[in-house]
Amino acid sequence: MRDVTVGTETVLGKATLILRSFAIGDQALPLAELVRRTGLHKATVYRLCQELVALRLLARESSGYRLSGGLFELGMRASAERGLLELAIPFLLDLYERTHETVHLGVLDGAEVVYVSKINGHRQVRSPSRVGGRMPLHCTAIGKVLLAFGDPSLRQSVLSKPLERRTPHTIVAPGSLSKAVTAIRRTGVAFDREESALGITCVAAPLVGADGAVAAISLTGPTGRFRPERHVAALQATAVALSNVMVRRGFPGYRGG
Amino acid sequence: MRDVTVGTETVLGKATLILRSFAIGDQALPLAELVRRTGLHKATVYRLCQELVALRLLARESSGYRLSGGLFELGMRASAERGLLELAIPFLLDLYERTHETVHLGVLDGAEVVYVSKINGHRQVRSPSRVGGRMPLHCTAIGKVLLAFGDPSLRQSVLSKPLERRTPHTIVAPGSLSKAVTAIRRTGVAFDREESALGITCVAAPLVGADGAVAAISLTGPTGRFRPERHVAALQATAVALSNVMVRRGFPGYRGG
DNA sequence: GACCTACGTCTCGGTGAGCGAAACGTTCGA
DNA sequence: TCGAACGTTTCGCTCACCGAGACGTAGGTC
Repeated sequence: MRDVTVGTETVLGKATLILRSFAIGDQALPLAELVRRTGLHKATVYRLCQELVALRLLARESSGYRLSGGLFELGMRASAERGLLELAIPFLLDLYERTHETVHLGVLDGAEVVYVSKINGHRQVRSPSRVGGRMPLHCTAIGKVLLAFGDPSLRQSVLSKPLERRTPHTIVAPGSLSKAVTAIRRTGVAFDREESALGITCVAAPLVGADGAVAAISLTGPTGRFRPERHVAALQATAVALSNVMVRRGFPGYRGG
Repeated sequence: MRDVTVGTETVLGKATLILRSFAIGDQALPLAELVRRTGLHKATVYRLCQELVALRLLARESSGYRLSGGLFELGMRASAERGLLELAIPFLLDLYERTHETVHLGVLDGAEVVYVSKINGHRQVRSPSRVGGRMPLHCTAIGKVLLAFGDPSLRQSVLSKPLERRTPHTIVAPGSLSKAVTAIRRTGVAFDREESALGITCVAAPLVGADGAVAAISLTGPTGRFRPERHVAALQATAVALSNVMVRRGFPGYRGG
């Protein structure tokens, strides 16, 4: 399902390839499926899976293998994400209580958004975002904020490649996007009006740590009911308060990778 | 800092050993520290770290290595934890809004609690729990619930070993714990009155999935102000509602490992 | 300045862990 | 009854991995 270009010739490379071949919604995958996705030899995948199970990185199920709790534990020790998350949670809760809309916290990694937290109530908004998941920069509110307040070289590299059209509303003209980004830099707020998924509207504001823009928070709702303009004040207030704490604590700043 | 007994003779074993040698609060660890913690040869750790960086499982910092965002992404795909988490979040939020106290969601893994979620406001409760972290069963509210509603063999094995004393209030007499567990089974609620950490009080209730008790939720607060008895009703109501949803969705059930 | 220690990096020859072709038993559905 | 797909196991070859050791540097002590 994914092709990794680095080091498939080493054991470690093969093992990570297997682990990463699990998509975000997957439950248990049978051996043959892993063979298909990774392109590795059947015996190799079999042997490695055995070992990964012994190491508690995979778990055996009747229908195949799944990523195990050991990986969850390990992942939650990644310091950059965890530090930001622990700092942010009380603020995200504030925002949720004031609005009762879905709250996201996202960071930049490479040229994509990675969602670090998602807080939502019972009202189901069928948004494609998931914690630990990725989305493009140009069609999400958080992404556009990161684009606007991030490194200029990033802006250039994103604008130089063709932009993927996700919905009829996705901004794919580099000129329009560039203009939008400039406006976002001025206003400090970005919108996503069904640009990443139909029926979904978002607003986002930047979080500025001790060393520049590092992350963003957003509110998400269904296009009909959800009025993003109404929540701009609360969103920005939260973003500013959280940014202050980040700076005060000398937050090291989120660095992708 | 930790000794893993499996497969240190394979590359994969060594790599996981390195990754797991990061404790939960660690930022960046220098090479020498990793050598010390793992007991591996300097050149080996060096080589493996190089490769782990290339695979985006570690990140290079001026002061050493840290667990990278790639691990966070991977960890969030662990299906059992993620499935439970996504289902539970709206309910945990309800509970937080009603009480404004710290909410935990924990599951059983081996003979310990693993925290899957922690929701807290600005009021800092200096509790030792962290998402992805572990605590013993016998001295935490969630742990005692899991003990009470979990497999009888687990109960026996925990009671047969000497119980670690964490505070003067920790129940270390097997007889007393056994009695407490019986009471918990009857009442459906467990308390932790400064048994795991001084100044910390908790209440917990079980989550029962399609195939038996699989998890527990709890409320935590500072001993002085926090009155656990006042929140029992809200806690249990939330637990029941969430359990119902778990059963209705045929929640596969959390299985450790 | 001279000495020492600790650290990160790199080299190199020996060897055993890992490789993949192939065979095997089983369970499906055709 | 046949065939296809799957999980499992064997086996001999070979190359990726190992660890002793050397090297340059930084920092601390006398």
